[in-house]
Amino acid sequence: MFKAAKQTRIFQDVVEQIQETILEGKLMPGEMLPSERELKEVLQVSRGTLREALRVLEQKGLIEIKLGVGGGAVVQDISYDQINESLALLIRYQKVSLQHLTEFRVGVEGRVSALAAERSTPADVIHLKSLLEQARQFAEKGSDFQKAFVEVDKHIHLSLAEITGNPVYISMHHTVHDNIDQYYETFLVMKQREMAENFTDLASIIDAVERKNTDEARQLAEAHVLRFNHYMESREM
Amino acid sequence: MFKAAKQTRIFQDVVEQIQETILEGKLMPGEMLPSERELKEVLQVSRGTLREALRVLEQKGLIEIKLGVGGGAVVQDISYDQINESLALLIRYQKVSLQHLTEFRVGVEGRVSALAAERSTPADVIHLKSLLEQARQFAEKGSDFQKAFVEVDKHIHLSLAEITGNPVYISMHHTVHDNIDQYYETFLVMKQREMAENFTDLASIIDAVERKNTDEARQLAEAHVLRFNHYMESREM
DNA sequence: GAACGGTAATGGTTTAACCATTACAACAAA
DNA sequence: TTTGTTGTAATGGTTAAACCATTACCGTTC
Repeated sequence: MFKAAKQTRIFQDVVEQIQETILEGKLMPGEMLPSERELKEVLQVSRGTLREALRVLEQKGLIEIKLGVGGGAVVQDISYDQINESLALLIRYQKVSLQHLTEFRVGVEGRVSALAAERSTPADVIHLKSLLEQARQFAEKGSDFQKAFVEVDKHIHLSLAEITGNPVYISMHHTVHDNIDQYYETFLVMKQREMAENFTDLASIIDAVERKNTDEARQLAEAHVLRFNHYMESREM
Repeated sequence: MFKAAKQTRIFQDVVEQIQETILEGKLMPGEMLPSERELKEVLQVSRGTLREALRVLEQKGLIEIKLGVGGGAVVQDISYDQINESLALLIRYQKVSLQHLTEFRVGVEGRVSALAAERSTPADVIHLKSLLEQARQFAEKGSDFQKAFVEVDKHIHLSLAEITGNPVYISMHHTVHDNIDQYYETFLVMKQREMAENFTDLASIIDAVERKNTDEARQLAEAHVLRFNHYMESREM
C-alpha cells in the first residue's frame, strides 16, 4: 500500500539536478553556475547543503570552483582525470602492482598498434614519422636526453591510440601512463644503447603500421613494451 | 626569497589526512571514524568544513556514512565502483559509444583468454567446465532463459579474468560489463539458435584454454565478443 | 517474554555572521 | 594621457549554534 519514503539526502538531490543539467547539455563546459547565494534560493536549500553538493560535483570532475569576483562553479569538460585518480587509489592500496599494470599495457598497446595498422591514413604515417625523427635525435644525443626520449615514446603511443579513433583506448593510454610514470621516474635508466634499441622498436612498429601488417604491428608493440619494462626490472625489487 | 603562500582549502587538508590514514592501513575497511562532533574537535575545524571533507571521501569511495546511533563514517574496501562511475559519465557525455566499448572489449577478452590459456590450472578448467554445463542447460531451454544464459556467459568471462591473476583485468571486466549491460538489456535478443551458437563459442574457448593454445583462445574470444555484439547491431540504430 | 515507548547519540539541515580572494572602477600622481 | 594605487563589492571559504531525522538500546508495561 505504501512504499518506503525515499531516503533523501537533500544534497544528493541537488547533485543529481545539476549533474543532469550538465549531461543533458543545458550547461556546456565553460559556462558558469549561478552564485552560491543565488543557487541556494533557487533550490531552496541552505548554503551548507548546497556546498556539500558542489564538493561532490567537483570531485566527480564536473565543475571547478574559482574564487573572487566573477568566480563560482565553472562546468568542466569531462576528462580521464577521475578514472586515473580511481585507478591510482587501487594501486596505492597495493591491489595493483607494476607487473600487473605492465601486463595490461602490453595487451592494450598490442591491440592499439594492430588497429592503427588497419586504419592509418598516409597523413597519420607522416605524423608518426616526424615523431620518430624526434626520437632518433634524442636517442643519438645519449642518456642526458632520456626524459625527452621517453616523452616522445609516450607521444607516439598516444598517436597510435588516436589513430584507432576509439576514445576508450585514448583514455586507457592516459590512465596507464599517468599511473606508470611514477615508476619510470624512479626506476627507469636508459643508456644510449637502450635508447637505440627502443628507437629501433618504434621504427619497426611504425613501419608495420605503414605496411598495414596488423599482426606484425601487434607483436612488435608487445615486445616493445616488455623490453621497456625490462629496463626497470632489475632495479625495481 | 618568499614563495607563494599555500592556497589552503581547509577541507582538502582534512581529506588528505583521513585518506592517508586509510591508505597507510591505520584505518582498515569496516573500522569507523570518530563522530563528526569528536572529529571536528580533533581537527580543529567547524562541522560544516568537516562535512565537506566527508562528502569528498564518500564520493571517492573511501568511506560510507551510516545514520543513527552507532552510525558514522565507515571505511570502505576499495572497489571498481568509482572507475565504473567515471566511465559511465564519459559514456553519458557521448564520448564513448557502444561500438567503442565493444571494440575495447574484444581486445581485452582476447588477451584475457590468451593469458588464461597460458596460466590455467586443471582446477580452473574444471570450474570453467561446470559453468559451461550451466550455460548448456540454459541454452537448451530456449529464449525464456536468455537472461540466465547471459549471466553465465558473463561469469565465464569473469572467471577467465580471474585466472590471469591480474586485478587490472578483473577491474576492466567489471567496468566494461557494468557499462555495457544497459545495452544488453535494451537491445539484445537471442533465440535458441543464437544461444546455441554462443554456447559453441564458449565451449571452443574453454577447450582452447584447456589445451593451452593461446593464439586460438585469443582468436575465438575475439570472434565470440563480435558475434555477441552482432546480435544487437541491427536493432541498435 | 514480547511489544511499546522513551532516551540519547548520531548524521542532516538551517541560519547568520565573518574571513579571504578577486575583478573592476575610481582616483591620484607622474 | 598614462600609470599606479586604493576602495568597493561580489564571490567562495569558514565558523558557530541550534534544531531535525534516524536509529540503537533500555526500561516499562502488558
